[in-house]
Amino acid sequence: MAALKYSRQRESIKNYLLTTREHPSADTVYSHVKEEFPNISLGTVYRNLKLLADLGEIAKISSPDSVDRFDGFVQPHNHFFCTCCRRILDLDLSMEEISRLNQAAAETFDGQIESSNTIFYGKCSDCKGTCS
Amino acid sequence: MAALKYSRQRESIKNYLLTTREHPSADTVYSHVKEEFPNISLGTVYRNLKLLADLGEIAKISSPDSVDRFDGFVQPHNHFFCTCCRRILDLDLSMEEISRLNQAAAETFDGQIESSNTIFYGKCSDCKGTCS
DNA sequence: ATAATAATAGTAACAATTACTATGATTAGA
DNA sequence: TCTAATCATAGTAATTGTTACTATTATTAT
Repeated sequence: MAALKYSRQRESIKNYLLTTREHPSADTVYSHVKEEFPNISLGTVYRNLKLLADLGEIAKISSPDSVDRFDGFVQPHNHFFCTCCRRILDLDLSMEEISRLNQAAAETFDGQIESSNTIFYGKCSDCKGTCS
Repeated sequence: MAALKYSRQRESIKNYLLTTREHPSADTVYSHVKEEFPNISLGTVYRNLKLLADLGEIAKISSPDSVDRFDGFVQPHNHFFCTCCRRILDLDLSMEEISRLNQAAAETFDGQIESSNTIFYGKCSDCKGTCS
């Protein structure tokens, strides 16, 4: 129940996530917000990321690198993981594609499907030539 | 290069993964294999899971719980994550659905898409009624 | 059998995350 | 605007999942 109380640190964390199209880890968020709040604590970053994610104001995405990443863009969309530079990029499928997929899944599955998330793998445009 | 040498522990780990349709974490693998090898080391489990995954004999899947899970079934297939009991279940889409999806993604994306993996969320058949 | 070397158990180290606590900031009410 | 209540913070310690290290053991080629 605990009433939410304003904090500049939380504001700054949320603002950073809303203005970047990267998908930073907690540690990356930490080092950016540190520029504005030089002695912010890493614990504060984690606590607020969890809080904001629970409120649905940001999204937590699990990457193949098994370090949680965060996304300020909460509209349903998908991600691309570059196996070369290991960045996560946005990739937007149409709503039709997504619901079509869920439909197809529902037909072969016994439970109740509420949503889905697809991660695509490959080389991003920057890495196409480079990398093995 | 290091030539691979047989070990009963590795055999047992692989065998367990091939005969279960669960998607166990390293720790779960550990406690099962421990029944056959009471003083197997957790490090041995991690080392062999990594080795087998690198060899492509098992698959590593990242779950929303951010603990790596392992899968002895390596044919391309997808997973369902039950938000109630937090189990991971298999869910098979047809090859057509999968390549259709990759196709659609390729059209809106600049890089080079090699594969994709979809995770579906919802309540499994056991949890449909229960759980909020 | 023996020698070479990979794999193991056990333990220590590490990295990501969470918990704890005294202090500081925000907010509602007099 | 002061005050009291309480939430949030910084700093640190603790936890958890995972990897690295090392002396010993198991496997394998000769």
